[in-house]
Amino acid sequence: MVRNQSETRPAGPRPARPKDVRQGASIGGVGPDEPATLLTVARTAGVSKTTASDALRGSGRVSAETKARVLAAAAALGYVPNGSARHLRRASTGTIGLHVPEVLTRSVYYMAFVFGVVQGAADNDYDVTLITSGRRTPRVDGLVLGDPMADDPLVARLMGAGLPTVTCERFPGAGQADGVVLSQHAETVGALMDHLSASGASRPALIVAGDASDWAAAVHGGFRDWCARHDLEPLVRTVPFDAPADEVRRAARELLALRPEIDALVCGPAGAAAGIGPLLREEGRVPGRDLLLASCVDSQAMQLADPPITSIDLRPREAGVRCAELLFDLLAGRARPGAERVHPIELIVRDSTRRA
Amino acid sequence: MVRNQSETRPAGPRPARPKDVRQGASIGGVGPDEPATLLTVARTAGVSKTTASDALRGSGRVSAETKARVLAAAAALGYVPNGSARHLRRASTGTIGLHVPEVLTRSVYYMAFVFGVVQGAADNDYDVTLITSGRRTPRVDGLVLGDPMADDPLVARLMGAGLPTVTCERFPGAGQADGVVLSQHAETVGALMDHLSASGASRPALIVAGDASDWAAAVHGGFRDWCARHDLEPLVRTVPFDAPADEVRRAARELLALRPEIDALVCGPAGAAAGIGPLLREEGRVPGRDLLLASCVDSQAMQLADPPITSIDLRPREAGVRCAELLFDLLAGRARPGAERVHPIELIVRDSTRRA
DNA sequence: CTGTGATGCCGGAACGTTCCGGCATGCCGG
DNA sequence: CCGGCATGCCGGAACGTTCCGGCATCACAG
Repeated sequence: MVRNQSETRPAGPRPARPKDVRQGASIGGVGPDEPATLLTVARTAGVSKTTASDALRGSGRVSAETKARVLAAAAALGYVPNGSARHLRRASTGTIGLHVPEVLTRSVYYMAFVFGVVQGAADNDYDVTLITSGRRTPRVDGLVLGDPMADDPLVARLMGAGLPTVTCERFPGAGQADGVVLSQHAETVGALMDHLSASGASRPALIVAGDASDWAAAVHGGFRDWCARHDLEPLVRTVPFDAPADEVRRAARELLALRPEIDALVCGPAGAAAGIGPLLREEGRVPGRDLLLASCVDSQAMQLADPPITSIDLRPREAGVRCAELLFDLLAGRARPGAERVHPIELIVRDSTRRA
Repeated sequence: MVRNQSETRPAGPRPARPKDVRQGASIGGVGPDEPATLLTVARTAGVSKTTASDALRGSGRVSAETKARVLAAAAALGYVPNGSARHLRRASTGTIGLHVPEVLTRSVYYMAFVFGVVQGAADNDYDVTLITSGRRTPRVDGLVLGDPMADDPLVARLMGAGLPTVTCERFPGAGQADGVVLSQHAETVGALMDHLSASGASRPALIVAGDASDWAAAVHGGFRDWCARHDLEPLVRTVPFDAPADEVRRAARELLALRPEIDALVCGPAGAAAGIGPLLREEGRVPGRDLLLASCVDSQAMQLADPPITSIDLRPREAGVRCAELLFDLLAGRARPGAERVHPIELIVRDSTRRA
C-alpha cells in the first residue's frame, strides 16, 4: 500500500516552492537577540566561512593577521559555536554517559563522584547524561562507569557497546575497559593495619561487602594479606554491598560478641564505622580506647563523629574528575586503550585510633 | 587585503568536485557498526523520511498501519535519533546549565542536589553541563540555579541571560526566575521550635549564616518569628555562609559560654550540629539531656551522630529532580513564567531532642 | 623560462533531522 | 458534474559547522 508519487503525478513543471523564510537566521545573527553564527563572524571579519572556522580552531592555513581579525570579530559578537552543528558534522555528541551502581545512588561517595565527573566534563566542554537501566541508552561519545559491579547486566552491556569506556576501579567481570582509574586500596588497608598495630591493636577484624566490586575485593584482599604477614587468622564478616546501616551495625555487634578479643574494627561499608561508636557506648565501652575504630571510606560523618574516625579518604570527587579526564584523553588520542591511572587515596588518622 | 577569488579566477567551467565519499553514511546505516539513521528506518519501512519522522514522533498525519510498520523497523534497527541533527534543526541544545554556589561545592547538600538535577535531566533526555565562573557560558536550553546568592556576579549574569531559568529557593536579588522551587523553611523552623519547647526547652538559640541566600534568611526569619510569638528575645549568632566547621564550633562555644541559660541550640550551617556534641562532652555535659541539639540541614552525619541529631531533611536530591522537572515543564510550555512549586521538607526528630 | 612547493585563501557538499507546503485520492454535498 | 474538505503521503530546503580539494600567488631552483 505504498504509493509512489512519481508515478501518479502528472508530467509538467513543479510549481516553485516558496523559500522557507526564517528571520535572517540563514544569514546568521542579524537580529539583536539571535546568537551570532560562524557566517556572521566571517562576514564581519571579511573572510570566508572556512577561513573563519580555521582561524577560530587553529586549523587550516590562516595568516596571523587574518586570524587576529577573525578572533576580534568573534569576541565582539560574543560568538559561541553551535555545538549541535559541530557534532552533527563530526559524527560526535559532546556528551559522555555516566553510570554508577543503582543500588547505591544515595551514597555520599557516589554523589561526590558524579559531581566530579560533571565538573571534569564541564572543564572539557562536555555534557553529562546519567545512564540507568530504565532508560534507552542514548548516543554518547564515551562512558564512565563508577565501580562497575560484576553482576550488573547494564554494566555488561555498556562494556560491550564498543564505546571508549573508563571505569573507576577494575571491572571484576570479563574484559577491561579502555581506561581504568584505580587506587591502591589493598596497600592502603595494609598501611591502616600497620597503624592500628602501632597503636597497640593485636586482634583486628574487618566488616566488608562481598567481592562484587573491585574495591571491596581489594579491601578484603589487603586485610587478608596483612593478617597472613602477621600470622593472624583473618577475622572477616561479609555483608551485602547495599546493606543498610542497621544490618552492618548488627553484624558488628554479633562479631564483637562472638570474638571479645577483637581490639580493632575496620569497617568497609561507607558510613558504617560512625554507627559503631554509640553501640560501644551502650556497652559501657569507649570508642578509640577500648576498641580502635576505622573506616575504609571517609566522609563528613567520619570527620564529625565522636571521636573523629580514622578513615581512608577516597577523594571521590577528584576520582570523578580523573575518570572524566582519562576518557577525554582517550577520545582525543592522548591516551591509548589499556591506559591505567592511579588515583591517590590517603589514610587520615583521627582520634578513633590514637590510643595514648 | 581580502582577495575575492571570483575576480581572479579564469573564466571557464569549474572541474567537477569529487564526491565526499564516506562509507555509505549519506545513505545511513548500511554498515554493520554504523548507527541507523532516519533514512535507514524510512527505507526499511518503505516510506519517505518525512513519514518515518512523523510516525516516530507522532506528528503529521500517518495511518496506524504505516506507523506500526515504521516503529517496527526502528525497533529492529535499534534506531536512536541523532540528537545533534535534531537540535540543529530545532535551534535547541538538549542541554541544561547548572550552577551552584562555588564556595560550597564540597557540601554534601549541593552534591546531592547536583545528582538530583543530573538524574531529573536524564529522565527527560536532557544533558547537563555545570556553569562556573571560570568558563565561557555554553549554549544551553535553560538554567537551574541552586540557592542563588545575592552577591554572586555569575548568578546575576545568568539571571539576565534571557534563558528559561529555575532557582531552588528565591533569588534574593532583583527579579525572580521563571520558575522557583521552594520549601517552607520558616514554617518548619517554627515546627522545630515547637518541638523543642514541647521537649522542655525554654531558652533556645540559633547559629545561622547571613541573609545572602533565601534559605538562610528564611531560617533566620522563622526563628525570630517564633521567638516573637513566645515573647522571647531571639538569641542569634551569625556566621559567614561558607564558614568552616571549626569557626561554627567556636561561635557555638562562645555563645554557650556567654549565655549559659541556653538550653537548646539550633544550627543552620550544614554539618555544624554534629560538631557540638563532642564540644559539650568536653565540658562534661550530655547532648540531648543538658542541651537539646538540632540541625537545619540533615545529612548522614546527623543520622550517625551520637546521639542522632534532630534535623530538617531538605531532601536535596529530590529538590534537584524537582528543579529540573520544572525547567522542562517551562521549556515544553507546560508551565508559565512565574511558576512556583513547593518542595516538601520534613522535620526528623531524633534522640538529640528527645528529653525524657 | 618552466616546474615545484609553500602559503593562504576559497566554495561546495556533507552530516541527520525537522518543517513546510504541495499533491493525490476519496468522500460528500449542492 | 464540480468544489471543498479530510486523509495520508511526499520532496525540498533549512539548520551551522567541518572537511575536502581547488585555485591564485609568490619564491626559488634548474
